[in-house]
Amino acid sequence: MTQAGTYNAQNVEDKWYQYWMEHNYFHSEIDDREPYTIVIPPPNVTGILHMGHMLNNTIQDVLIRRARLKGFNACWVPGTDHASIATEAKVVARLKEQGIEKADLTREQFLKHAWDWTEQYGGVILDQLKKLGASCDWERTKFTLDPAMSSQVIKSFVDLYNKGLIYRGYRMVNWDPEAKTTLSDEEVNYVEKQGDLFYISYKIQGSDETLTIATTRPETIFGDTAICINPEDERFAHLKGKKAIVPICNRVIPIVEDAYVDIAFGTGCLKVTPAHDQNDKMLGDTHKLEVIDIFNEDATLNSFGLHYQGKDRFVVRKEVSEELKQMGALIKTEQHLNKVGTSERTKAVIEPRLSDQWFLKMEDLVKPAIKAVLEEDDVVLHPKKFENTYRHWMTNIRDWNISRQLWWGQQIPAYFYGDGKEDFVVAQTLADALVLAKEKTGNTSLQTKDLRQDVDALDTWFSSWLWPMSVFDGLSNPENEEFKYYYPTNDLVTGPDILFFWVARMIVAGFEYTGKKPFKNVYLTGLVRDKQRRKMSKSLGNSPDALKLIETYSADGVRVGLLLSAPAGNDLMFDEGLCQQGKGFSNKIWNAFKLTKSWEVDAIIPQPESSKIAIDWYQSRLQQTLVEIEDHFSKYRISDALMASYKLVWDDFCGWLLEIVKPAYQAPIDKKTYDAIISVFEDNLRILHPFMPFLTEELWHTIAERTPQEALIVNHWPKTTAIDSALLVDFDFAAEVVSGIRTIRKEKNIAFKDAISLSVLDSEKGNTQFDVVIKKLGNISEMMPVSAAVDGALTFRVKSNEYFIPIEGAIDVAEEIAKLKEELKYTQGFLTSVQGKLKNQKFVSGAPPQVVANERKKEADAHAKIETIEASIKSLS
RNA sequence: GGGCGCAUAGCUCAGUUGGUUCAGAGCACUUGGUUUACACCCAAGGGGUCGGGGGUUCGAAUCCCUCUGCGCCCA
Repeated sequence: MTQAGTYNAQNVEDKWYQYWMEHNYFHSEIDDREPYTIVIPPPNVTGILHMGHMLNNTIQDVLIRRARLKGFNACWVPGTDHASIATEAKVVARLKEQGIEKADLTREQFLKHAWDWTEQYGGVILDQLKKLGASCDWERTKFTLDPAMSSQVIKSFVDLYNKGLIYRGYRMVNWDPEAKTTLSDEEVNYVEKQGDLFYISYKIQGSDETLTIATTRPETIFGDTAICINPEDERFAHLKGKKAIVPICNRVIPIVEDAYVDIAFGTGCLKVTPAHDQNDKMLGDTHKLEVIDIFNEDATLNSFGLHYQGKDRFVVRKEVSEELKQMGALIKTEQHLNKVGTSERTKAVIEPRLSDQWFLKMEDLVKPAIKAVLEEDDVVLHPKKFENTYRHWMTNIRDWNISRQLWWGQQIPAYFYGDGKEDFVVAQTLADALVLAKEKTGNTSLQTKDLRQDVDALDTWFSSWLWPMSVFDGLSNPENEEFKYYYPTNDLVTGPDILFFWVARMIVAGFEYTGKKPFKNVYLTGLVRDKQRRKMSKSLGNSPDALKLIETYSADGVRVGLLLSAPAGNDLMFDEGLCQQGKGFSNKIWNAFKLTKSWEVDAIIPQPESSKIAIDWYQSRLQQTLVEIEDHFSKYRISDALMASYKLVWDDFCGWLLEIVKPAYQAPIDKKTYDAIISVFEDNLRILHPFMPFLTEELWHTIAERTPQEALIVNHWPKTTAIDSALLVDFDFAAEVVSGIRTIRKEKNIAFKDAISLSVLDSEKGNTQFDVVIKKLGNISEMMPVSAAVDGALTFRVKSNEYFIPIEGAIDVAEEIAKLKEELKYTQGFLTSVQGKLKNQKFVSGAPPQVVANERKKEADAHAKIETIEASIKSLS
């Protein structure tokens, strides 16, 4: 239901988005203007819009729209990524519902299903962004698996391989047994879990003696290849050089010594399973231990698990501990809290696993990226505090495992021609590979069918780290005009949770391939949390439906709501009330417009003095706010920029200016004032447009008939003019007087419609040009200067000026005196503290002259005020 | 366990190199208001020993130390 006086956003928003699209304002082509470019952090192609996206993309849209208004050639490139693990997991799950196992499909068949899925759900999120008002250049939409994008990924793999930066290594990796793939360290979450610490005794070979180890993973005893003790540990000195026997499998293993063992933890004896623990692997390497892998890829035990073969690791943990107990080898168990690595995607417990993987050497690659951010400010992180985090990661960088045991993604362009570890070549295409393979082997009879491409795919980040370049075809064709024009991009807006995954790597790739940064500024937003500070998540169900919010509060309202609560780099405690506030703001502006439209304009009547001075003041106020806004934007303090605009329009424009120029009921307004109001209203809309694009465009076209070229979206930012700061100061003084009058009216229950007279004891001798404004807003019948206190009147003071409002009937003298005495006491106290400072020789000589002068001014002002108050008290007594 | 960061009004946060405007903003709260743009409004108001303690200084929310409580990253 639309009520009079309420702004109805729904139709308006759809209408203008369509209008913008029709006139192609979002599209950017090379021209002679300076470019301003943003590439979107590509969301998961099958994802849906959540609060994080809304915040993120609202900020990007604000930046892009402002750049457009400021005359830049603004280009915002949208797109999605293929999110290999998440998407493949979804596809596998759907196939399972249909009774199809991934293992029963060929790669091609599986990929067909994945593409079907992508086509069905893909891009939904981009349509949702349109609802939010995102002014992306949709003609440039990219997907990380587009052929042109993929070929750049493959090209860079080949290139880095040829530079000797990519290598194949047998390493311990984080294995997700559910997804059956490797995860990077960053994709592993450590969660605290209550587990057991098992104390197990091992026999010493050739004696009746035993030793006891403590372990959280008894099922891994099948992979034990040593017992390790600390060489300093007196308790076990006699065991040096002896051998132990692993229970159940009865393997004889050496007892080795290493300072790594913590004497205080458990029993001081450590069982070593090099195939299944990172630290044990290290011990294994040092002591040249045998490596026994006891797991299948789904974390069931293999034949080394003997009678447990084929059973899951957690089942085996239970059963082995039971068997050990039966045979008397389990001494005891203790409760033990430890951190367990789990998969970010599948939540499965990570199994450390040794396997062949592809790695990218990072040590040299990161050097320019470290320099650019930490030494040269070539790339600037906002807020700055993230530099420490960045430094820590970049200086402790490890090689990047870029292979994933998945099909959904770019297949690794390594082609094997034999069974040896080094029997492969790396090439862009199969044909190229054949040539290389012939060269490498000297076997000219090799054919393409003799080559087997590596079955694994590349990490999704290995696509998206090229994003700012690849969207402009910068790797395939580095000399193309668009790449040269739009790259490096200007700003990147993303969450701090992917500072390493993505941002840092893009900087690395940028320098490696272009010698230039990929973007100038990185604005890291906070994470969106609920009021209880919990992260928004599907499982908690605490994430509001984004589209529903837009429906309820309008896109403008949601944008404002999100931004109001999003100071740079701080997490955002989301509360629907904020959207309500945003919607309320839309309504306020809408009504301000309605008011101006309701006025009848009279070209003959002269402009009232109060209107003239108020408009002059507002123009200065607006200019002052522009400076503030500029400063906030330069520091990426978007919420502060919005708040400054909000206060300008709500308080200064609606609260003061409109009230001052408002004609009497049903009286016309003079043309001069009307035109000026419309003109400043237009400036308001220009300032607000980036935050509230729909409402502002609607009003812009309601104010006047505009051609498509004159649309607000492609209009210009307000022009800068001089600020009359004296006017601003004088106005503030007048506003205080008005406020004083209102207070008295409220305290004494004097209705506004009853005009009152005001006498002024003017000690300030300030400018009186705003007296007309005071008269109008205070409903003052006459304003009279007096040279002495007025008896029998209500009073208030602004600085050292005193104001008197005579009223009918008796005033409560005692109450007035009490009030004055209160004020006097405060002022005297203030004076004492100021004089205290001034009496202090060290202060007078030590502090800057400016500060001392200020204190002297405070002293003088206080003296003047005290005199005024004392005079009043005297006149009342 | 190591590193980084935070603690200011009921809530979310500003507070630039210690010194005008230093104790602020928005929301929330209290009180009053049908002055026809807006009750999604207007006006007035209350509210903080700037986490505790110590120090440097003429002067500390701001610098140093320490304690407490939180957050993030890494192992």
